[in-house]
Amino acid sequence: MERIVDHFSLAQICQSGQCFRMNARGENRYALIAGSHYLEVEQQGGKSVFYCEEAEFEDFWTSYFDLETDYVSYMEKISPDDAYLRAAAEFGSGIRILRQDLWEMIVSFLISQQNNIVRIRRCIENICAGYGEKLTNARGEEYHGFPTPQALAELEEDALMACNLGYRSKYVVRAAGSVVRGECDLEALLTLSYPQAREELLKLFGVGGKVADCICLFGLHHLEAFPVDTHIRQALEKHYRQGFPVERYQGCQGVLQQYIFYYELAGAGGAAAKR
DNA sequence: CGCCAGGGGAGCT
DNA sequence: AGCTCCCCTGGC
Repeated sequence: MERIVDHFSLAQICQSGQCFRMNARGENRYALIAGSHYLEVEQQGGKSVFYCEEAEFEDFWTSYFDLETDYVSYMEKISPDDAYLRAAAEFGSGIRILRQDLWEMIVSFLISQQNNIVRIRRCIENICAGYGEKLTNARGEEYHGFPTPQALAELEEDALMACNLGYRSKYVVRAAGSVVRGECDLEALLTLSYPQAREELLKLFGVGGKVADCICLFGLHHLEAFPVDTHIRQALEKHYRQGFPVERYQGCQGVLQQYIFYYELAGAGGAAAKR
């Protein structure tokens, strides 16, 4: 079963740093794991071809990739005078804010601090391979689900150093313990507003403002979260000396953050252009 | 070998 | 709010 999707680029989504369980499978083809789901997508020009069953597409991937949201309407909110933001949005027009699993996002962004995307991806693959459930895709190949809080909570705090997490190992193990003991209630977090959820997440050891915002944006789909990291900070200093017009973009700042982040990393004026 | 950066955070004042 | 110190790897 194949499904064609427009205005969508898995490569851009991957490089925008919101999703780490993805890798290339040949030219323009990518494999992605979400929860216990496995998907292959092929980029064909402006179109993406999804290889999955109809039911799985309707019941899972449509929501996961936020396919029913019209991202053009976000782009149209951008000020005509803001050439930088328009260029960034145009450059990253295949990006969507995924609806990823909350626990996966907590762990992923604990690992992300003082880390780069390539190594974050490797770290996550390591813990999945070591502690995630073994699964089999349609090709008969083995892959791994994401480790449960229970599986990680029983480890020694430095056990994940073997997975290349470094000092972040204890953050992940302690967070898993908080979830298992019920101090961090994942189900309850899903029902909270952005400010409430952010406040709760900040209670986790190793979670600061930036990581909490990433979790809110990618794990709870709070589009008003606007994570500010070193790249975003530099972009804001360069292009928004009077401050980013948050009031104009109320409710969709997170989408714009992704356009800016991807543009800075992969686009003109970004790291790729500086090399 | 040292230095530094990679999507920070905790613990101070 | 700002400052200092801390943590681990990989690249140069």
